[in-house]
Amino acid sequence: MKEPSLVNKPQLKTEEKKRQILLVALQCFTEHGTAGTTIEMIREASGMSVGSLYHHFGNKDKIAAAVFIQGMREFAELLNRYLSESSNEEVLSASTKVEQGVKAIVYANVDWIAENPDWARFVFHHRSIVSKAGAGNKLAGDMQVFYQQIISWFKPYAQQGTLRPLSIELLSSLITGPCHDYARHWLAGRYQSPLLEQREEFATAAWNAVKAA
Amino acid sequence: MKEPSLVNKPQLKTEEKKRQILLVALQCFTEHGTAGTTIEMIREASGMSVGSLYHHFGNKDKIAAAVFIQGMREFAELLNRYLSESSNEEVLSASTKVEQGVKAIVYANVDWIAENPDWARFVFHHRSIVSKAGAGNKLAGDMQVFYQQIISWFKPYAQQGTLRPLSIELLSSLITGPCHDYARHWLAGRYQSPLLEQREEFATAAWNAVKAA
DNA sequence: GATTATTCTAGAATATTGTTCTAGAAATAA
DNA sequence: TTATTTCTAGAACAATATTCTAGAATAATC
Repeated sequence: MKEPSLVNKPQLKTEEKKRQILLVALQCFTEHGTAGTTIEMIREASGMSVGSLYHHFGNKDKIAAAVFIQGMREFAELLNRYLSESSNEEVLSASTKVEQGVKAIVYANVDWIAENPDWARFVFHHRSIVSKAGAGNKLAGDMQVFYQQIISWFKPYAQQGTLRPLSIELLSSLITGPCHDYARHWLAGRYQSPLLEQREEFATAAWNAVKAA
Repeated sequence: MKEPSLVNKPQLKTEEKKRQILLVALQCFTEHGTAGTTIEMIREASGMSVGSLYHHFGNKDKIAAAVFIQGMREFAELLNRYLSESSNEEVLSASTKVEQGVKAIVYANVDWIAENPDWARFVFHHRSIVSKAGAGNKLAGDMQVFYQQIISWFKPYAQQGTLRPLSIELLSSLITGPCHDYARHWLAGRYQSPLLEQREEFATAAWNAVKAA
């Protein structure tokens, strides 16, 4: 086997094709459930051959893991955007800044879920498939970076007493917990009204839950 | 086929055996994941035959669905106990009563999850398997009753202004969201410290989130 | 208590689905 | 061009889920 060329130029066509396959796979998973979709379904819907699918992904679990990772990446991108926008305005007080940061997290979640229900549903239900598929390390790395960004965003504020002195884990659950819980029901079709209706409610609830008294 | 006798006397031995099978199945699911456990594993671990398993449950999905339902039943029992205990003391003001009710819900959740992590993990991740398995109707009925109980517990207080005027869905997510979110991470082994450490934190957070200002 | 109907158990037979393998086509690098 | 690697294809194979048939155990009926 030859060393990969230093100028890392992956076959773009191929990468694009893989992205397409992941989209198709997501559709299948959404429609038939993860256990319910067969390789044959993905093969047919994507127009690929079994050999190609296994060449690119390894096995069924790894297809699912790749779908998960792709979904997380897209969400992480949006979240980062929202977070950096929220801290753009220089004139604000520290307290107002954290408030906007906390709310940005909620907004990013609500907006992304409302815009990408299929991705969201999948991501909610398959966090564990990644470790099962063995792709854990790669993701762990990515997510580590991702979480680290958020943590470092908050750290200064937490230290200066604008936030209640709670562990980052607890803060995280207080901020996103209600909105995720509601979203799970909404995604399962149990609620009728649009998710976005509750955007502000979740944002203010999050802020009230974590702001210093 | 003969009509089932009016004196509904199911074979108790059989029911007990089925319960045992569900326990064994839960262990398998916990250890190897739902997709990863085979009928053969359940057969071997339970000492039954394939034929018996299919006779009692129908197929693999329905085994999983039965495990889910069993888990929910046990939790519902605990929740009811906590809720009725919380409203026992006659001397309290309406406001204190709701507060205790809200907190009872959180306590029931935290305690049950901490005591039954395997059941909890399974229940969290398999709400959808029930509808896929077609056992939806039976459960839907049970759960409907279950939710109705909680709703009727709260209704009077919601009306008299002790709680913020929010939809029952929103109230529910504000109360249990943070604790469920945290528990998911905890159950996945991502957090070290005992879940029970956060019991009060989640209870007061829940109450603060829903109490009238 | 004998007979009849029903439910339960067992495991072989079958069907479905996941995964591997081999050979060749397409793309890329030398 | 030639060599090397990556990709595609689908048949072969393996693992697993499900069905089926026959008989054992249990319960109902007389």
